[in-house]
Amino acid sequence: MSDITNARGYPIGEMSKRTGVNIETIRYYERINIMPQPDRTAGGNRQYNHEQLKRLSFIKTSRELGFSIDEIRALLEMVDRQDFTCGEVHGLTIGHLASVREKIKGLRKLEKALVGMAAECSQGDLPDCPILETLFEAR
Amino acid sequence: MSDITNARGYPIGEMSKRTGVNIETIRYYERINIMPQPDRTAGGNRQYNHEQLKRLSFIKTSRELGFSIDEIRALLEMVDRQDFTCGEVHGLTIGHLASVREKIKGLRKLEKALVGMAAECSQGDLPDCPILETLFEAR
DNA sequence: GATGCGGTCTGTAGCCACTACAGAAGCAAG
DNA sequence: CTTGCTTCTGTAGTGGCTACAGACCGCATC
Repeated sequence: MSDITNARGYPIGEMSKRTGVNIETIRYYERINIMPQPDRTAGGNRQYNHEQLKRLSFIKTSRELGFSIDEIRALLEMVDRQDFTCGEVHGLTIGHLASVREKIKGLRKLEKALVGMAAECSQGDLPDCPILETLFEAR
Repeated sequence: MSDITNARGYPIGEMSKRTGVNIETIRYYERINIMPQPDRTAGGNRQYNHEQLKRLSFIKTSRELGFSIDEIRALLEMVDRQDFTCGEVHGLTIGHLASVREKIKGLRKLEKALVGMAAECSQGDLPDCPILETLFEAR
């Protein structure tokens, strides 16, 4: 009886508050088919259920871990079809981990270069800057 | 006399080869006003001079160091107006360095989380995966 | 002078993952 | 019934390019 309140489901703003995903982004996820089309009220407003809330949380968590939409799509498809193995999921994760490590490596190089450049700079008032000279160096 | 050959300047393909910047990207840089409109041949093809080659190299190097187009625009404006001080340039560089370090920090966190998740996974053939469980965890 | 071929031209659309509107309509409380 | 917040659809913008299509340039060769 009092279940009815819950059975009505969550409007999109509630979903947004609970997951931290922007309302427009939730609709975007629906458009690109990683979120299903939810029920609608008589007036046409979206009504989500608990499973859909969990799915959105999954997407949010995965995005925060840097998985691309396509990677998430792959994960969700496995889940939806129930035909994944733990090994497959592990593989996807390890692949993503490798790309994260690549990015870190690249940024560390940048960091070094920037530190080197900044260290040579007197920070003075004169319009004569070793940083600009480095940037202008011939390649 | 024999200078005339050089005075003709570089066509866009030559600029691309010398700097490693894609032809379409060079035109894009012109459109967004960080590269000037070069001379044209009678037929309408772009002809760049040596100064413009140096400018494009500057942009390329800066992009490789992760500076945003807007940051590069700021650097180039200082250079163009000749009214920069070394301190200003230093400031811009340090600001950029800070954002690079932020990114590295974020990625390290991701790396840790991914390693943790992957370590708990048996990689087995069973459709029961701790990675997915983690991703599905309530927030 | 015709031909061929590669370089270049403009303009437009696509990429990723959102974000930001405009203008209309739904919905709940007083 | 009004008020005021939420939600609706559809479209366009973000950054920093990249990828075409279809036409034209420019130089070498015959």
